[in-house]
Amino acid sequence: MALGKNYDGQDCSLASALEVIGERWTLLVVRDAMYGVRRFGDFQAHLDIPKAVLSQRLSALVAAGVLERRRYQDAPPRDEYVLTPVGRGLWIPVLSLGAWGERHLAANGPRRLYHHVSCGTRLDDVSFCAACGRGVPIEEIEVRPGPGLRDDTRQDQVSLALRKPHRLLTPLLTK
Amino acid sequence: MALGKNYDGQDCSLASALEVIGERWTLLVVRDAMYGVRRFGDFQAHLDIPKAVLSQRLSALVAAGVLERRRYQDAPPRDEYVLTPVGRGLWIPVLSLGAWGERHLAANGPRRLYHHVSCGTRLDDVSFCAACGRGVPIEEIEVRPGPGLRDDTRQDQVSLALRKPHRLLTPLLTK
DNA sequence: TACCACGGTTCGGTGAATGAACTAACATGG
DNA sequence: CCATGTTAGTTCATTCACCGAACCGTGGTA
Repeated sequence: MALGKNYDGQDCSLASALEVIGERWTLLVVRDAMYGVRRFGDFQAHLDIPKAVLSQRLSALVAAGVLERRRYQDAPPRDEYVLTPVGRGLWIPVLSLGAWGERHLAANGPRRLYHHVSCGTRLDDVSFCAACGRGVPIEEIEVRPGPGLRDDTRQDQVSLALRKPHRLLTPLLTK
Repeated sequence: MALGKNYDGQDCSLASALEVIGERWTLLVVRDAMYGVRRFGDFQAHLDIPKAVLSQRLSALVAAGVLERRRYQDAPPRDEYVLTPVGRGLWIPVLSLGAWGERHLAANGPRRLYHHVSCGTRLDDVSFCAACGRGVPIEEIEVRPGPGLRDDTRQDQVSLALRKPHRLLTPLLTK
């Protein structure tokens, strides 16, 4: 919890949002889900997060309605975590925050570029497609590696898969 | 620090951004600065944050180049904290995250509305003015109380001042 | 039957957040 | 000249969250 329980007084929607996604690791979990990560082990490998913390975060996000836990095989029983429409609504905050980090904190230019799949145009910081003249929802976007992306770190399967052009939300194949 | 020091491996601009603004309270401090809060005591009264934490957060934001510490009187020596251009660049993330919280977590409709000062038009979730056909920077925006704003909580001077229409970034008068 | 993969939970140690008390510099009122 | 108040912190003991390592349970696979 980002602000303790006794929080009613703040009367601020940003604070309410931070109650849900303001904890350490939480927004990175959401971003990974946007990239197509769905399985416990993949989140863990990519984020290098303690399992206990990941477990708590996934449960909290499910409870908040950001993720949905879904059985995808029965023997052995395995669940995957996928973004709900509420969770997909975090696309603009995630994108714009990443763009801010890129602009002010990155050295070698953007690490990832986002393109509108239907026309190929690169999107701006708020997911606007200049060619189509409209904001593009997360379902219509492809990530591509940018000039700032390094390939000498993070050799796990998830990171490798994410270095190829990839449509957002489509499940990652790590096998 | 949101992710520990040994963080180089993440190779992700969102994670870099969270290193700066991902800690508990930090983004709320930035938002208050956008509303025109500048003085230590005003941040503290409005956020109800332990002084030690506020002190640490302000120093960290100054070190990160998000805030600037500026002497505004000499006897007694008093400093104020104001957003730098880098800090003002966080406007869209702050706005869109608040809008997400409003839409998915608020009960009585929006608590605050943002209007373009030059034409009076209400802005959307990414600070776009439909009348002018362009994104509006934080310098040209006025906050107004919305239907979801409650006036029965938070009776401190800062909260009271923020319940009136107010141009963003202009210093708050709590006296 | 032994071993392995996956998805967790449990546990002890460490560091950060918390609230209360204290400090320091200066102003103001009597 | 002294007492009190204001502002902006710091210090400190307690509580809480994060961390990494070890362990557990279910169900394949050799």
